[in-house]
Amino acid sequence: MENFQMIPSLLSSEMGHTRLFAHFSGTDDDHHEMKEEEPKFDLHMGNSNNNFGNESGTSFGSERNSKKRPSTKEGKNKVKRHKFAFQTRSQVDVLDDGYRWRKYGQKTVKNSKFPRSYYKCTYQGCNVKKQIQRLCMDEGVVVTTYEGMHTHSIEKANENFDHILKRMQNSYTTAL
DNA sequence: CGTATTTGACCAGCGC
DNA sequence: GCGCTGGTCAAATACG
Repeated sequence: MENFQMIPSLLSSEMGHTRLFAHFSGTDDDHHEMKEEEPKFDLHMGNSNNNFGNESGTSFGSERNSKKRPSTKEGKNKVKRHKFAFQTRSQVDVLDDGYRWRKYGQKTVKNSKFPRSYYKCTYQGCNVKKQIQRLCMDEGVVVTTYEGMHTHSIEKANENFDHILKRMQNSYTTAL
């Protein structure tokens, strides 16, 4: 688990169907370990015209840096990454945000009956990662966690996500 | 045939 | 220090 700290300021950012609930900002030194429960707001406005499935409640979640694997040999730089998580009510696990993702792993997590999937952006030089997991208590909700910023632009724009992504970028820049 | 996914192994961090 | 848990790698496989 990580520490989730939600920033209320983002709670009001809503775009037509999707909403950001909270944004986690963490620094890498991780001093804040206030991890409560993740913001599980569900507001599903029950639309059905989203690109993703049909729902749309999204909530924002966390950000934190993770000390990466020093690899086997160069272990010195603890990369502080920004994580941005949000929950979405959707039937589909992988939301099409306009980027191309390559799945590189899947793990079962202890608290969830559903596995978590790990994706990486396939654009060369772009190390953005994201992980997707479904809430065990509410299998209609998927939690998507983005890590890092894209170094390129979106290939195929997604109306809904474009807004979310912008929000994320703003948070990143303001956080830095 | 090239690229994406699957899946177990591997590794690092943390708690006990 | 050991074992559990989560994150990544990589080989094999699936898919177009």
